[in-house]
Amino acid sequence: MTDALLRDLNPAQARAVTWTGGPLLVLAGAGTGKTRVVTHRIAWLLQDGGLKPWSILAMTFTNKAAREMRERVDRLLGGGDHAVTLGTFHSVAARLLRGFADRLGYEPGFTIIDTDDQLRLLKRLLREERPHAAARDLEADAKTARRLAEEAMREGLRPAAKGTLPRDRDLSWVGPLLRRYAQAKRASQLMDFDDLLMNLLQLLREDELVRGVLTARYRHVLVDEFQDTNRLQLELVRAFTAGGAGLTVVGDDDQSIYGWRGARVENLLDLGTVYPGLEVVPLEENYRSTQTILTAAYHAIRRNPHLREKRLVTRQGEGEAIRVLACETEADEADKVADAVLALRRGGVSASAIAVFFRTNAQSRAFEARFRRGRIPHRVVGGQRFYERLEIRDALAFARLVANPSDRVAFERIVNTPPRGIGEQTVSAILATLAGTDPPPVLDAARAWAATTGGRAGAAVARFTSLVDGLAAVPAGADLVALFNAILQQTGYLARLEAEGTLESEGRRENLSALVTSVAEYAAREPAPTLRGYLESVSLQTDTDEWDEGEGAVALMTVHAAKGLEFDAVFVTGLEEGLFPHLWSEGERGVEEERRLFHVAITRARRRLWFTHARTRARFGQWQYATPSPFLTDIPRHLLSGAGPLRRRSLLARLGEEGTWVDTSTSQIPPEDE
DNA sequence: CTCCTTTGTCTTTTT
DNA sequence: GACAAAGGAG
Repeated sequence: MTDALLRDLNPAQARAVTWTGGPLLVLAGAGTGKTRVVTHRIAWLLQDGGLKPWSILAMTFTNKAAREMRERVDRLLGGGDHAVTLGTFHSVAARLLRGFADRLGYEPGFTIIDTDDQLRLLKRLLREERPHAAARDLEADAKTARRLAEEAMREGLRPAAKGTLPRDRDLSWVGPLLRRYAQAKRASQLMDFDDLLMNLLQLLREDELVRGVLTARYRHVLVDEFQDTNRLQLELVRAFTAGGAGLTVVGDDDQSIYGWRGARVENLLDLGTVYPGLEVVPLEENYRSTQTILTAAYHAIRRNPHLREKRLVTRQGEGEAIRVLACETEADEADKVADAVLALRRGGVSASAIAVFFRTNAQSRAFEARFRRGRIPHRVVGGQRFYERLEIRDALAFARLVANPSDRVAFERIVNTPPRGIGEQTVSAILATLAGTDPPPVLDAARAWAATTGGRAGAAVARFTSLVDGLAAVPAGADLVALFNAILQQTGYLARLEAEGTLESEGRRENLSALVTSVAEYAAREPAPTLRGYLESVSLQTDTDEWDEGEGAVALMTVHAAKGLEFDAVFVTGLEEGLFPHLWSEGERGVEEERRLFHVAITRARRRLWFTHARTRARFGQWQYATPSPFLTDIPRHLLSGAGPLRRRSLLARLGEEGTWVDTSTSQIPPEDE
């Protein structure tokens, strides 16, 4: 058995897979087979370690990574579902919290809200206090409160507790607001992303029963991409392993790119202090890229401080030089990339083996337009997410209200969508009845308000509540597709779009039909499909989840979204000062993270790599001169080819002036097209 | 209450 | 060049 598991592993990998002596950290550089190590280790723990599948807990950052891991474990062990708890931090937390919701004063059917819903709720609470304030001010204050709450939570602190907020007299309003926010969430059966982790941590720390059950159950905990964990996630891992469970952690400090979200590389680098006797196994043989690509990747982050320098080696050979494309404008950049893509495809490279990366989502536009014109099959991964579109959120809000009649955020969103004569005054009056402790579900409150108020507004609200009641009667047969069709029909949403008859409304209708398809897919995929389950899968979707390699399309995505993926041919675009590295990433720590981001981009490539930059770029509606990125000068020139006169001028002029960046001068240039 | 026009504001990366 | 809020007319 063991032999079969170890057959395809190099000595370092095998050592990691079979380690028995306590907590283990696998320092896995890009492309060194870290997923293989994690999956083989799970299989090994089950076969040779004597562990039961249900006693293993494995956490990742994306559903895609989790799914891939599950598939590979299944393949290694044969047979279907192995009952290993495997998922993202958030999905694992949600699953466990559903079981223990009552311990927190929640019901198992609570709804997960995203940052947009958070903001809406905060704004409404502020509006109750300051009915006449400008919407802009409320928005700004809501964002401040959300930011402070996030910052506290990711450090593992309750934001409304004393001492967790800055002691600034101008911010004294934040504490009370966040306390009301927490109350409103509980009354509405809502949890935001941070609540999922925070509430689970609270149970593990303070609830004897839950701690007993969970620490007895989970005997080994595995965490992927550990360099991206924040303090709260580290504390969760500690809580899970406090009862003596084993720990395997995989990560790469050079791929830490989520510092802005509270990720702490120190969690990885200082893990030995938290877990004395920690065994560290570095993986340095790369199975993905050519030596040229790896050398470039090494130089991309060479200027960053390192605890331990690692140089990845490969047996793939030197490979081709990296091509640099100097472009005039964004449109020219898209042209040149499209031409290169077409040449690759003529050479037999499949579209799905090609990816175009950019630093900011806004850059995808030019590529999309050009690829569409050139009939190059492509797919934008991430960006404006499907489930974040207006019409999708509206439809989902109806479903949310059916699943959870306490969900006041969903209620507010659709009570007057499409318009049915329920204005701001009426909504405020209904929500005002929710004040106080232990308020009724918002839908009941609306029903009661309509009954006592009567009149035109009362009748409109009564029509709305019976509409939702009618919808709630649909899922009795558990037919989710029927429910969503009913939502689109009975709410008049679809009819309104049909009446509009514009190009835009046509697009929205297509999106809604895609939503129904996604419901059908969910229902077909899940053994026991539920409305609640569908809503949860939607709210915990991650960016790359939609990316499917079999699709036959060139991938367009941000570098952040590209983490964990690999492609034969990669274009890293927009390598200009102020864009990549991004302007906002000031300060040495910020630039270091940008370098790691560049490093991540480079190491996604298996065989061929392009760097592109434009001489002028429209930003903010204005045309600006752009200087090639200082990152380009960090790459040894002998690795690069295809330098045109432009690159020569711009790059050579900069050689030797390392560290001193030339100011980007702004000037008006007549737009060339569009 | 709704719809339309105008005006101001923004753009890093996201579970 | 994009989107939401403000303001005004029906």
